[in-house]
Amino acid sequence: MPELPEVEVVRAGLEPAVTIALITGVEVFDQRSLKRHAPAAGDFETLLTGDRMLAAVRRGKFLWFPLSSGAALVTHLGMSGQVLLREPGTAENGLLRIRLSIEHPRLGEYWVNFVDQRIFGSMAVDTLLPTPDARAGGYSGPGLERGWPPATQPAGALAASALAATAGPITAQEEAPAWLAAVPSQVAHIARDPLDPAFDDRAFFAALKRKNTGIKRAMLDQTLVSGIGNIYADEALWAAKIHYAQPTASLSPRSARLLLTEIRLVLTKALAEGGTSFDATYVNVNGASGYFSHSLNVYGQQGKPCPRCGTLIVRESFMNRGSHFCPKCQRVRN
DNA sequence: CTTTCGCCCTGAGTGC
DNA sequence: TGCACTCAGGGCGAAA
Repeated sequence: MPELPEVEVVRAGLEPAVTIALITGVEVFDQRSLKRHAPAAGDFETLLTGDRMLAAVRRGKFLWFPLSSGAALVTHLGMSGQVLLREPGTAENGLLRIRLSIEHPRLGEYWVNFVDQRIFGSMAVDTLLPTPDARAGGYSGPGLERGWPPATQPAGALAASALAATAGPITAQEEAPAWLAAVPSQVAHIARDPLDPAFDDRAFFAALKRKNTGIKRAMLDQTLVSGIGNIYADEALWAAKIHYAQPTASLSPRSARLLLTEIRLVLTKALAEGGTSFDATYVNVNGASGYFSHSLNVYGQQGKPCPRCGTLIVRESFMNRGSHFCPKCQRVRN
């Protein structure tokens, strides 16, 4: 279920601990979690062991960790994935699929545990390709040309102390690292997300005009715009008063602009709340914990009154998932 | 080419 | 109490 805000909470939590951390060991407990790792790239464990992670980067729901070898460790949480930072020796449950042992020059030794109940997520070592527009491939934390400032900073003693241990913002005099304007090959087809400063609003609107499909399908199409999942799609559509099946080509410029604004708003709000629910006690970088379920207006609210007009929220089956909407506020227009 | 469908996967929840 | 069944949905390959 993690969407952009939840994945960003994970990224931000991992960033201090993995930046400049040496991978001293790799254990794969379930090969199915390597389904996105191309065997031709080489043995997963061998490729990683002895390598150093340089940063934590995110585009949409994809996470990757550029390596000193020039490759990148790509991580997708799927539906139920978590990346947990643990003290070595900590017991984990049976859903542990992959473990990296890492050694940070300041913070010491840690385990990076990839836990995934349903195995929709994965890890893979992949090559980095330059971005066509030479802009940053994704968001990798605050700093010049590294992306946009996050809504909140992760709290927690480890995170706070680690910030001082990581490299500072890139200054204009410094040369950008090679991994900055690059993206893993398996993420190259994924569009930039709506919070990416390099996201092209006009190109997005133009694509909506060209498409022959419903607006929610388009919102969930990660090659068009990334980071949006079922929950925030429903929330943004409700906020913009648009029906999920409204044909994209029929959206007025005004509606399309409003929708993009509401998408950004709902993601930003979730990001802020996810940041505040950051669990600092054991630096649990937990994709599920960041959800702001108390703030949901329509998702999972079927049978309850619409917060805007009081009409009962309806849930319809759509694309093998649920679509939640207000039948009065959100009607298909022509 | 574009668009849609069906599969992957398993713990939690439900009904009998 | 136990068991069969349904549900959740991100991404991708196949089908239409």
